[in-house]
Amino acid sequence: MLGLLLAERRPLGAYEIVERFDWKRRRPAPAQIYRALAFFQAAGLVHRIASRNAYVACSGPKEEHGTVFLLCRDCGTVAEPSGETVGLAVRDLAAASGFEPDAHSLEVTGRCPECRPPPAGGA
Amino acid sequence: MLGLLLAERRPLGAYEIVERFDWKRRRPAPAQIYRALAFFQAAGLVHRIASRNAYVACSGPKEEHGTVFLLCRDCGTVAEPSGETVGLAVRDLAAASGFEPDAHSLEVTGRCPECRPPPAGGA
DNA sequence: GGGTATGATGATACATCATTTCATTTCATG
DNA sequence: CATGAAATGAAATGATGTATCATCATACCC
Repeated sequence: MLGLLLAERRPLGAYEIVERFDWKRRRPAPAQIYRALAFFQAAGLVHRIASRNAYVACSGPKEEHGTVFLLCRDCGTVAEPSGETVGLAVRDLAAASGFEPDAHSLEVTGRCPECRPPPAGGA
Repeated sequence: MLGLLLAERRPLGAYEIVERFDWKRRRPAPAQIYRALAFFQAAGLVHRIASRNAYVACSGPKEEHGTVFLLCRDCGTVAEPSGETVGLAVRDLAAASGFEPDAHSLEVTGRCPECRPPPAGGA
């Protein structure tokens, strides 16, 4: 099932995953999918995009407690950039508030490089 | 209805809001609530906490395109700290990826100052 | 002033997303 | 081979969000 997510560069809803299993026979129920998703999430292989109720395969099974997603509003793809800046910023403002951070998720919407350049005549 | 959200220091689900309207008569339907929420969100007075499917009253009607939430896993309260660090970090990594950011939402889970200190004998 | 178009408001039904619950299978163990 | 724990499969239900349509108010035209 992971392959299904890996094959997509955009987040899939749980019920979308169900439909892709339509091998003429053996169509799994939603609960199966959610169980599998929970497993993969625990393993750090899949992340949930809360703002879309959808799921993506993770770049790598990093032990990180923070995720960053770049969601293209145009083509729907999602990118997962690396970098520590966000993690540092989180620690920063948490410390300022006396908050003890546990995990974080940053979702950025906008346009990906593929969709960004207007047809022509940029300036 | 905004008062209902302002009275809470934690996010409320749409159906929770419905229930609080139970003035013995005149209980609004979910759609009403969602309409009102959409209106307040457009006005920047209410934000949606995607990871909880819940809503909070915003600190102020700032024209910002980014939000940061500190969600206490213990008492459920939500804080909305100020600061530009996150916004800068977003611009940073977006630039590095060629991504054109539009808006962002950062949700940090952890423990708030109220819940953080263990009963006694900290060290 | 009355009739009508336009948009707000209210309610119902429905679509979507997620979980609970229980039956069935599988496989290790006595 | 019988038994029981754990995984798997399926259905029903709950939770969340939206679309559709009816009703009502207001503004505008006649």
